[in-house]
Amino acid sequence: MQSLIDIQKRLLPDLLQVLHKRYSILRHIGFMQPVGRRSLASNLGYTERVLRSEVDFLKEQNLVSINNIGMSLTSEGKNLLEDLEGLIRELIGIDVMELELKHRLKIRKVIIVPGNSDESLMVKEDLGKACAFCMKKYLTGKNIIAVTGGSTMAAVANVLTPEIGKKELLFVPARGGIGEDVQNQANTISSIMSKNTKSKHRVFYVPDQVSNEIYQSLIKEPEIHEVLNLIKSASMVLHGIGDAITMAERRSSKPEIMEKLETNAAVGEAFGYYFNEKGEIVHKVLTIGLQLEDLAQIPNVIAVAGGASKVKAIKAYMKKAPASTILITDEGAARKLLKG
Amino acid sequence: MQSLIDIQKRLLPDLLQVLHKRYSILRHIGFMQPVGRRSLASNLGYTERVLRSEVDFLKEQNLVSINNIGMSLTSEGKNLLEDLEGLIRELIGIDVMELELKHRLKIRKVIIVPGNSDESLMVKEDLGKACAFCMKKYLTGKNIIAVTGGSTMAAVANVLTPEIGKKELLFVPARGGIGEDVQNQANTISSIMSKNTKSKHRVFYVPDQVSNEIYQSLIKEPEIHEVLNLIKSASMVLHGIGDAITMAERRSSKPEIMEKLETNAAVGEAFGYYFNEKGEIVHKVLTIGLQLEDLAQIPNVIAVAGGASKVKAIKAYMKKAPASTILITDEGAARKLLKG
DNA sequence: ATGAAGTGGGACATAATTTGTCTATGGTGG
DNA sequence: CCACCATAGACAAATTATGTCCCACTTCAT
Repeated sequence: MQSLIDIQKRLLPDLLQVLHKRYSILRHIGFMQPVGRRSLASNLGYTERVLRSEVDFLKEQNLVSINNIGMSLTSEGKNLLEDLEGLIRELIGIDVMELELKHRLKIRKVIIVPGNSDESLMVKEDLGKACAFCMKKYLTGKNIIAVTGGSTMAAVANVLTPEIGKKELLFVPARGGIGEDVQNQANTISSIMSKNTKSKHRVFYVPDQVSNEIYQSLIKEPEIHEVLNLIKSASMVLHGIGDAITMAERRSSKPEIMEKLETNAAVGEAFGYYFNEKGEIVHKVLTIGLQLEDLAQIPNVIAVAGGASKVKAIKAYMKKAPASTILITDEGAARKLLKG
Repeated sequence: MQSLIDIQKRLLPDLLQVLHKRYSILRHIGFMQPVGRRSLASNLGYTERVLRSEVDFLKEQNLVSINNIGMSLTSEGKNLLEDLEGLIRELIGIDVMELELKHRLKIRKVIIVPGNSDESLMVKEDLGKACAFCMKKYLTGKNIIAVTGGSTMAAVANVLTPEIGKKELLFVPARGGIGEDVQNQANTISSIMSKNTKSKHRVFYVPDQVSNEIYQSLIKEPEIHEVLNLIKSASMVLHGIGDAITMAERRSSKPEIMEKLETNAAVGEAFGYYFNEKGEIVHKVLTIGLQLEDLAQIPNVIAVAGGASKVKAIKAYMKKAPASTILITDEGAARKLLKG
């Protein structure tokens, strides 16, 4: 298979580019259909005319149909697209990258999705789908799933289906309210997840930063105590990884904290922990819930983070990540990770 | 693997055309090297400039080398060319055509060689090679091989190698001298074949058309009698198929015969038998040797004929051909055969 | 030796294609 | 009904491909 491509590449060096171009057009049409030429063009970053030539070609091939409401895939196009998915993965060499990254990061598994989620929303959705697929694979019997917040986790939540919920699931937020806007909060996300999988969830709302005193009294609240126990006994953790500064800003952290992060050169964030490039913890949001050291006890830890912009963060966090971690990322991030 | 090619056919038909073009250029260079741009261009039917662009590209890719004596394949180019053969076969869908033709013509096997021997001498040589390969496959132990004349059979003779002659072979002309110029006569060809395979052959020269009287006396000649017996006990027959009119002219047949062929709409010729489109025998050159009805007794009958121009002839003859026939033809003929 | 015939490479006007951009026209949904 | 988004058409500008010569050189047969 690879040899076949290699042979062709000698005689048609731009083969892969063209294939990829047409594939991505098909994919976008499939995703956005019915869609107009202009919006598709701007979405793909092609000029209108170029896209038009390609679309004309695809129409010629009976892969897309065009009517006055926009372009859609024909059923042929749909089938072809499905066949293409696997092919493109192989062509890009994703399998190879996955293995290589797994070894370099010294974690359990790496799953890479084609594309770059910085550039396309679709890819973020694909990250979510990959995560859902992965969850399904590792969930057995009863499960408690602890989740964190963030836009990536929100994307995961959106693509979960009742099929995954066939097993008995209970979603809980991994940690007390870690800032952020409501829709990306862990509480919200775990509730969406439970809704989409038709399973249960628990809310866990505690003030962002607590003094030791309050902490002690909170912990004695039976409700909170119970949820805390659930969290610590989770069989799966889903979490995102963020860029340190971006996260701090999103949480509207105080100036002194921002300064601390800057002087300590924090680059990555996960669970409210901030890391520098060496993977050292330079700051930690004080809150109740899952602590970094608890992770080692949890059988399945799935980290989802994509986009070339998150590379530094991913790299930093991965130095401390437990070996049981499964990283789900995208091609854009993976390539950059492998370069460094 | 098949899926890859199918997908490419759908998504990159234009590129595959280019692939094919470049392949044929490589192939021709390999065949004619060292060769100049002009002669290659006229050979391939491209204009000089077009060929030049392609050659520049191939040079860029380090597949051909250019010096003042002409263009040649580099060793890389040579390797690639070999790898390409199989790919191109699949791309053109030759395997499919072979099966389809086999069923339609109701014969034992069809082997198709890429290209059109009307247009390129190379393809005729390839026909020969395919025939040689096929012979090797079906020859076992001692063999008597009866061969006919014609330029196609001459091409076969030229590419036979001693390797095939490892088995014990004896070449004999299938029929008495059936006209034609000396170098394409059955006698000449069987002698070349024996030379190239380092094996034996028998000559068999008898006047073209004999009266019954002479026939009877000839048959009593021990020499001729012996050869006749050899022919009838042959384990393999190699023969060409020709266009009726062309063959008649080449044999400088008498006007009354030409007329007979025309009024009876003869289109094909094999072994000195002329057929109309329905496969009916409309004329027969009277000569000693293998008769059409003897063919059924011979285990391996290999018919070699290529070129779109021979399609009618092939189609006509195949209506009468024994079921044990193996047809070796080229893409040009095969496509046209499948159309009708 | 010499000339014919072959070679690659340079040059250039012209044809063909690709590309960017704008307009016309017509459904669709609020 | 109107604003909006859709496709298709059109067309000039830019780019690329193509056809055609010519030149200098080598080779090879005469």
